[in-house]
Amino acid sequence: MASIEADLEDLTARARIREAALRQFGELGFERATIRGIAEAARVSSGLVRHHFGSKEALREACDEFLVKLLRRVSDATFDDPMLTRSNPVAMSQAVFGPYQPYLVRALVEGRAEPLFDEMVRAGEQWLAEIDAERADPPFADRKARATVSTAMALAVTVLHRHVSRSLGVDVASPEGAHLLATVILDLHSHPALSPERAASMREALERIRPS
Amino acid sequence: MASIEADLEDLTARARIREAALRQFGELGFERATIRGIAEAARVSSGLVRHHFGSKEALREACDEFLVKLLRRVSDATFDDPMLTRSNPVAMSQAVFGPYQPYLVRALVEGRAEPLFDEMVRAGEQWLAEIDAERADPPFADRKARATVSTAMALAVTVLHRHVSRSLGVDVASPEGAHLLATVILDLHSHPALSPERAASMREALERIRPS
DNA sequence: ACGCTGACTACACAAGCGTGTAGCTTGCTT
DNA sequence: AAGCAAGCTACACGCTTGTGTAGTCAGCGT
Repeated sequence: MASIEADLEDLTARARIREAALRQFGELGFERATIRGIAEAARVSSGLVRHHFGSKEALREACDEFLVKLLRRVSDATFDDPMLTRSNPVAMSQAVFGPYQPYLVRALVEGRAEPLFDEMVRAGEQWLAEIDAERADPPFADRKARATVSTAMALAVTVLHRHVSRSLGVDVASPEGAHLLATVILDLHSHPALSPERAASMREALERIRPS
Repeated sequence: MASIEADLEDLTARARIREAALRQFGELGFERATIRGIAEAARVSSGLVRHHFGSKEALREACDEFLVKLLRRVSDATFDDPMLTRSNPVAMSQAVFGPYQPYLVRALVEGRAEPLFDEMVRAGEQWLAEIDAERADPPFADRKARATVSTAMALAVTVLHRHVSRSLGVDVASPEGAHLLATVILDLHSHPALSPERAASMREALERIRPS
């Protein structure tokens, strides 16, 4: 996977602006980032930003679109290569998100980047299909609903990385943090928090107060 | 639990400003919200906002502080009353967050509201302690680390509520959505995604590439 | 050689922002 | 009765912002 951040120098001005915007939007947020600041980071005039992208909002849309395309390509590539996903999924997802992680986190929290989330749900459905095959009792909710919640949970650590890193005492972006995180997730995913009996009784209580 | 949003009318001006700020910061975000807008919503002059809170940033800090105190009180109250937590934890957490949910989500994502997150971790540790008692094999990560990640995952649906609601096809804030969500979470928490053998082999692979 | 198109810059503008200041009212203290 | 602190308002300042306009320059097809 070629480092995309490497030498911004030989990119076209348009690409440099987009990269700068991705970084500034990610670090500062959309409102605190300024066109002048982005232009400066890309070493162009502020007018050129407008010339290429029209407006600040359109620039963000171009960033979204670029990332969705990029991530679709990356996910297609990694889907064929199961070796990668085996080793350390946590570290891998960080590698995939790459330098755009702050931007993506903001986009996701604001409800944007729908294709990214939806694609993760789809991948989750396939993952669940395998598990369901060896499952005795029938699930109580359809597969897509379970994949949706699983996806949100999978993104939780990335979205709340500041709190998680602070509480863990180690940056989850560091190798040590990624390792610890993977260990924890492995443990959580292999040990149900609820026994079948407990779950049954709670489900019963839940049905008793069912709305609809 | 008395509805706090009910009649803003008879609150002091200072409290009205704080409530308005909480809502505007939550709906629009800190930067897009304006002192003038908050003042208008609180039906006071913009100068009074400054008079009471000093600056926009100080106003936010006052909001944070207020919420942390409020939630500590609420959590203490619900801790004694196990009946509530039994019924529908999802609906309950929404009730606890109350009208401040958008504000809290933003605060959490930005890494603020540390006391709130930390308290949830502590509650998670107690929860895990009970589970660990009836657990055969020893956990591979300490309890706090597992509680931290669990907390993040528990917050995931709230933080990413837009995507979750969209993907689920029903608003998670609605009674139907909360019911569906509770069902899904119950299912996920009572059915491990990884078999013990699978987990063991993955842990082995993980140790083989251990950093440090 | 001409001209045109697109990359690119410099500069100006209007609006909205947070903040500062001066002053008015109200109610309690002495 | 006087005074004074506190709640509250009106208004203006200066800055930054996104955007608009005019113009320069290089490359290229004809």
